[in-house]
Amino acid sequence: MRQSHLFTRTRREAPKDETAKNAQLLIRAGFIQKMQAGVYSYLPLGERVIERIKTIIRDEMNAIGGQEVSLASLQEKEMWTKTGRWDDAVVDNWFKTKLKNDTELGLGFTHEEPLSTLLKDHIRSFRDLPAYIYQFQTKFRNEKRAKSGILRGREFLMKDLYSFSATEDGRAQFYEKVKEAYVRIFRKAGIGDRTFVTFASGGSFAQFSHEFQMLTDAGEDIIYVNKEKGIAVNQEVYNDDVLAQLNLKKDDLVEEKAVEVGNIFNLGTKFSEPLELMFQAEDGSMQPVIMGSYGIGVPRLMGAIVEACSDEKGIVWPRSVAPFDIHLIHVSGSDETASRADKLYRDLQDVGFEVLYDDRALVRAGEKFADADLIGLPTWIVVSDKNMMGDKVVFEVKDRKSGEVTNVAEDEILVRMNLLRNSQ
RNA sequence: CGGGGUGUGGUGUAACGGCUAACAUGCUUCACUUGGGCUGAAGUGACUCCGGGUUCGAAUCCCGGCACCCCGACCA
Repeated sequence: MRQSHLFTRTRREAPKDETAKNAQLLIRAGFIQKMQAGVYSYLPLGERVIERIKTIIRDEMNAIGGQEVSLASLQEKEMWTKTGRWDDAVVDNWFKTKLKNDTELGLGFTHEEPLSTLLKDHIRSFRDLPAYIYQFQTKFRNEKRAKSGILRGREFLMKDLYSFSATEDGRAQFYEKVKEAYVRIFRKAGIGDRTFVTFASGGSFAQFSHEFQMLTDAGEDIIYVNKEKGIAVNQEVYNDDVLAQLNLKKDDLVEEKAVEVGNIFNLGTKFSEPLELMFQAEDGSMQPVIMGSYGIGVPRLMGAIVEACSDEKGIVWPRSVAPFDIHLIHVSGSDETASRADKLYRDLQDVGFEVLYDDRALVRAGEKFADADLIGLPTWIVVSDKNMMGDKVVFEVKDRKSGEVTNVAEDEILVRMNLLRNSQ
């Protein structure tokens, strides 16, 4: 994309009503825009990051047998009454509204009820199970206090996966597969080294659930981490009994602040029973489906990545989620240089790179570099008169993270970029 | 939801109850410059969140509302 066509602008300063680092940087760089407290719109750069995160997640979900769907946001009261979750005393963060004829509706904050209800039309026998169904869908939660930029919003995109199994054993096996998939997702998203599988309270069907907690001061959870074993315990279940059970010693644990970027949960028959999602077993008996739920807040993950990956100049995107692969920066000068940059822009795209091309004619080099630092693409290629000496044409390749610069001859640039891509 | 704080051009800030609400940045135009947010000049842009009140006089004080931020509680 030509940067001259990008409608968003960068800012020197963040609006004063944003104190969270993730929102400050994302707003300054033009990725997102705040509409209200806890409500953000995604601009072209931000939407690209969201899409890249979705791709990482989608690949992993499909690899473990997930089937993607998209359920409605508007929710009928009836099925939620069956599970007891319509009541404001039970679930206090509903956004509720009404039809013109006064029929009550809610905006979905999760989708166990509608998906279970939907599946009643499709699940008859143990032969129809298991089913692993997921979606990327906007959730609405009337949080009493939205905070921390996009880490905790009132409207946000969530990947929610639900598993439907015939046996507890089958459910448990899938649970482990999701756990492994989540580890891969967070590793691919660039925060694997600081994200820990964390034991948390499990609800009515399990002693524990598992959270994926990324260490950051911006988080709102306290966890106790054993870095050697790569696991942690949430403060909510941190006690001597649990530590003994998990074979963990207090002395090996470090208290840390963290943000929950993913969560997996055993639901048992908590929803299938009241909603009567039943199947006929091999022995002819009717049994409730055994369920699990597995969530990742996509914007929260994006915000967490920014919290973890930035410096004083701006964002430093992991290659896997950056909105573009390469920031091609043309420092204005001769016409010849301009046409070299244009050609490189086309060539890079021809071999499959996503390129943000800073072709702005009236912007000085310093401002372009400052913007590029802020936007945070992992690799820059700088094209300028400085490096056009006769027939010896070189481009500067700069690594945003290390600041390291290497000069690459024109005829080697595509090879070099491919090497970079494949080393990922 | 309890507690605390803040609302001033697009953005960030300033202004004792008293001059035409100031400065920076942004944006427009001209000149100059062209590798780290140049330089100079001229412009543009604000019912000081909304509604009441006190006062000769309110951005400033008081009351009510709304919005936003922070701490706590909550997080199915």
